[in-house]
Amino acid sequence: MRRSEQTRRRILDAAALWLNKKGLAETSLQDLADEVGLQTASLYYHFPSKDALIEEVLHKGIEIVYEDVRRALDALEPSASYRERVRVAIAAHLSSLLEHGDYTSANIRNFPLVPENLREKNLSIRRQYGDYWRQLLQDAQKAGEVAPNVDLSLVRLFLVGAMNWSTEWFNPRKKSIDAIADMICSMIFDGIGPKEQRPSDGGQKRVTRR
Amino acid sequence: MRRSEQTRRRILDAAALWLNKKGLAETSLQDLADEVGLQTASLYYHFPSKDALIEEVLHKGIEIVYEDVRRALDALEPSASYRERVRVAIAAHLSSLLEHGDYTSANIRNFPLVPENLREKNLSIRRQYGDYWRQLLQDAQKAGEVAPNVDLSLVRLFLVGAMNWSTEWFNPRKKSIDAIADMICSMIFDGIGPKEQRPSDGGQKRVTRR
DNA sequence: GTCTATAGATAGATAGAC
DNA sequence: GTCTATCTATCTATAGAC
Repeated sequence: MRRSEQTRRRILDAAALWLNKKGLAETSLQDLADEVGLQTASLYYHFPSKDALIEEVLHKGIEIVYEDVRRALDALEPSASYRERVRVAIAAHLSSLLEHGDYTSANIRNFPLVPENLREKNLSIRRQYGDYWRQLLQDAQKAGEVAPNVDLSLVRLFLVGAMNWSTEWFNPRKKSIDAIADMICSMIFDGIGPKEQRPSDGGQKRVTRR
Repeated sequence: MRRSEQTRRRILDAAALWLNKKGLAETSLQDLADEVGLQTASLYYHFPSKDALIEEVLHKGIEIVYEDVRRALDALEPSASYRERVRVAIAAHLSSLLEHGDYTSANIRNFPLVPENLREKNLSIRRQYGDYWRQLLQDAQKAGEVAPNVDLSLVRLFLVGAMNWSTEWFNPRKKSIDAIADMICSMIFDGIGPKEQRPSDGGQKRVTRR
């Protein structure tokens, strides 16, 4: 990687950091230049405008979470149940959002109120990622692992929304991401209502069979 | 209400509108003055600073949703099941967020990235509202309507987070808030997994008994 | 209560030297 | 590639007339 490329990357990293911490509103080019150790004018050698810089950060944000989730599912054995697939997808999405750098959370946290011109360029990859989840849930339903009367569209919006909101409350000292993913998966598939359980099933631990 | 009070209120309304639509970042006092039909300097007769104005909008945002939810639950018969209470609370929260003016959604959408000084003043009432949900779920569990091994803290964060994210996808032409609340409630209590159903229970429609 | 006028700070962006 | 210097626009806020 050439030096120029490295500097460019450091600027993007600084932008992701600041977007995630302070938000687009309170992130000036001055802040980014200070973070990288440059003058603001020097940023314009690497990017034509602030918008172009931010656009790239936002794009990488979804790209990264999409790739993380896809990679995690691709690594599963073909025999894996859909419930297990959903659990792994939840864990990968949460991990990408909460543990793997600032790009993903920078996107999720800023997108809702980002100006129109920046939002547009991001919509395409967002739709692709949404379709990926839609397909996963559809396959699960076809396989009989999701009840046939369930509205998958609402489940997807509800589930992804709840995960995206986790940036607001996640505390790594309280619960691990894997533990959270397990519990969310149980909640989504089994519900929180009282069970008329078979005595053989303790209910406490996640069940990976089937 | 005096004329001064009315103008003050119109400024707050304009601020809630703009915060919800454009976000704090892109809301200038010029925008608010234009919306109300004043000069920017005139706003300072009603508020000491922009921060003070925004703070008041943010406070009302949580105050309103809190009151809406509490009022809805208070209106239920004492014999109402906790499942029914949760369903009503979900519907009230969503309705307050998506239908009843801009204050609530202005808060939810801006709070995550709002500057520190504005965030602080909002935390107290937010905690109160969080405690209200915590109590509701605890009571439901004590009454046996939520399985004893369920982590209520995660359920609350997950559920409230998912609802708060609904501002990003809600479309009143596609589904009513009551319908969404019903489905969310079923999803949370019963899960989306396949049921070994008793033949007497169709499963499609919400069940209010118990 | 609302206005005009303006201060003072900071934003994104450009020009040109090195 | 990065710098210094600077332009123009816009922001919050204040002063003082009406």
